[in-house]
Amino acid sequence: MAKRSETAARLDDAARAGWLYYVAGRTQDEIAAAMGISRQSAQRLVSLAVAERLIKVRLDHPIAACLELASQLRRKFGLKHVEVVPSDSGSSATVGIAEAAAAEIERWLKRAEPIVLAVGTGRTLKAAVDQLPAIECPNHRIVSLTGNIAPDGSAAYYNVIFSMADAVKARHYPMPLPVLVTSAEERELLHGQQLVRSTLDMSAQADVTFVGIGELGIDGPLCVDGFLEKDEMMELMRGGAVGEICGWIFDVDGRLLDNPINERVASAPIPSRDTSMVIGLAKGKRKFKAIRAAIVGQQINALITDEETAEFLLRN
Amino acid sequence: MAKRSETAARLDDAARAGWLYYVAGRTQDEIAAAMGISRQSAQRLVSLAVAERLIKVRLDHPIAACLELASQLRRKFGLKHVEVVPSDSGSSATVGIAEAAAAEIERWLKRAEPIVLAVGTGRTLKAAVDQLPAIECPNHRIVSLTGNIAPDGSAAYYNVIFSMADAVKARHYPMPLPVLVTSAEERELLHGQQLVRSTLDMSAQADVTFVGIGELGIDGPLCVDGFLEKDEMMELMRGGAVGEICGWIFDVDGRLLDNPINERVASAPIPSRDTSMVIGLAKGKRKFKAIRAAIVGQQINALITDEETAEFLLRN
DNA sequence: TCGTTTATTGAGTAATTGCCCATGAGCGAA
DNA sequence: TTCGCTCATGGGCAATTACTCAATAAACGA
Repeated sequence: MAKRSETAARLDDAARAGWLYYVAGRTQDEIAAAMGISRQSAQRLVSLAVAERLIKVRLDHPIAACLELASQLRRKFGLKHVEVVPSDSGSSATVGIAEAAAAEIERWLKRAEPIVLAVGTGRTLKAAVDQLPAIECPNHRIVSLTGNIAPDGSAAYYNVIFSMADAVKARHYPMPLPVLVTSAEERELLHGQQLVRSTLDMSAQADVTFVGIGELGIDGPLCVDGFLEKDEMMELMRGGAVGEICGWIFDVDGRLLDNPINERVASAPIPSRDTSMVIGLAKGKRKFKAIRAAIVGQQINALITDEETAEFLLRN
Repeated sequence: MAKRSETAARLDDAARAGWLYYVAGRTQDEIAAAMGISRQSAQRLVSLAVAERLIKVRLDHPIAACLELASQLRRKFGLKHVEVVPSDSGSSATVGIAEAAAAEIERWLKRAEPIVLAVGTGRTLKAAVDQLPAIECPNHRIVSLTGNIAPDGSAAYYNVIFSMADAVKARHYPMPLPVLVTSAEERELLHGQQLVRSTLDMSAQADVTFVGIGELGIDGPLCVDGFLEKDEMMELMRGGAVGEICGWIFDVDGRLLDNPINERVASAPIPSRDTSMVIGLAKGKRKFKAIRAAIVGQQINALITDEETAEFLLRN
């Protein structure tokens, strides 16, 4: 208990230091003097505030080039919504997209009328959810499309609904299932359970859905996270698979494949693109093919990506 | 026309640079390289983005609201220092303030150069002092503004300097006087004593002063602690009194009243607000008027309070 | 209780940033 | 064309910040 309150006190200090630094514009020296600590400690607190994501930065300006790309993408593929953020080749995979997606999630959650918001899985989505500020929206319901049990039986790390529950006060509905089950029959059985059934029904009514788009390959998330073995992956790719959303594997035209793996996917079906806004989050060269396939196959009807990817999609 | 689009293009670049700097976390050198400009130009763009408020920073922590309130109070009343702690309606009167005040006292006592720290009286101040850790600071002097003899002749409970002496190893100077004497003449006599004289002189040189702010009324500290009878209190309030600091009674404009009670107060005068940081500690609905009066009348020039009180002060 | 380990601190130092100023390009007026 | 003005530019430097490392303190386990 003492431990927790100490940590909390430290975060309090970090918040204070971060506020003084970023909002009040003081130097770390001044903060140190004001808080009665050394300059180094002040620096540490400021950087802690950033690391703990207490400090949220957002850019409030439509960059013309990005807007233009977004508009072209929307037209070319008939998408409902497109957001393009500046590319930054050097930085990690999720920078930019995560912030933009968090802002979009926030916009939905701030609506007055009750909505059902569905989330998939993936690193990008996790990063986006980590950017969310604390929001109270008891009217909304948040439902996970994918199971929260990893191959080794633990709770899956990238099951984002739990991270979301930390920040957002709303009713959350996780999916108490593994991501992949052993057979189509087992899936039927599990999906028949009352609790699972009602969660599946709710996900089908989602007003908006946020999903990551995964590429295939031995470096792709399905392999890295241990859902598939290398040889299974190779087999899939020989069968024409190029990407996945919530584990649902599709080919270069975005059609869900009729193969043994997809029969074992226990995730909810992606909500209808006619009634739900299904927003895909993805960027990067390795995902180009998967993103393109998801769009043309209408697995998604909205997209948040970066300039580089947007340009690729427009060229191809 | 060209002018407008040039400006827009510049803002666009600023937005891009600001994005790369704040969101992607790149250095200005890297931004310069990526955008094909000099580092100085990149710096200018980043600072333009800030100046044009394209970059919005926000702190996602409960402390943020408190800091914001503190900053507004400081500005509105020209205070030297304000600290606002989260309100917690459920808890007792001093929770939060006491911890914050203790931290502030500690900061002063940790200074290297010798200081004179003056303390008043009151439950809040007592609670704050009880929060102090053991500190050794032989260079500092701690002086009490108020007498340590209660109406019944015993040592007054809320004379905080003794509690302070338990925790803090420094030279302490209590005030060997009653809080109220029987007449102005007696006060003159007592204040003329060598020992009292030198303590009074020292208090006038205080670098920092911590005082509680008391409200009047038959439930207020002056009555509860037996310094004043109910009818004296009623008389005072009819005369416009709304609050007191160290027994010094002031009206709604924070002016010390010219009445028989104030003539009998044996406390040291509140140290000069020009040369001393005089920090008032108080919160709560019952004290609103007294706190406000103390601030506008410049009886204090710094404040530690809670959110609820801060909001009241900003509204009124 | 003692040794071991881990976390925290401040000093030192390298990296980064903010600011001033000289330079020169662009542009309008004489 | 030339002068004078404005303003963006980049060099240089001082201020500020980030990082490394060794010392110290605290926590932990035997």
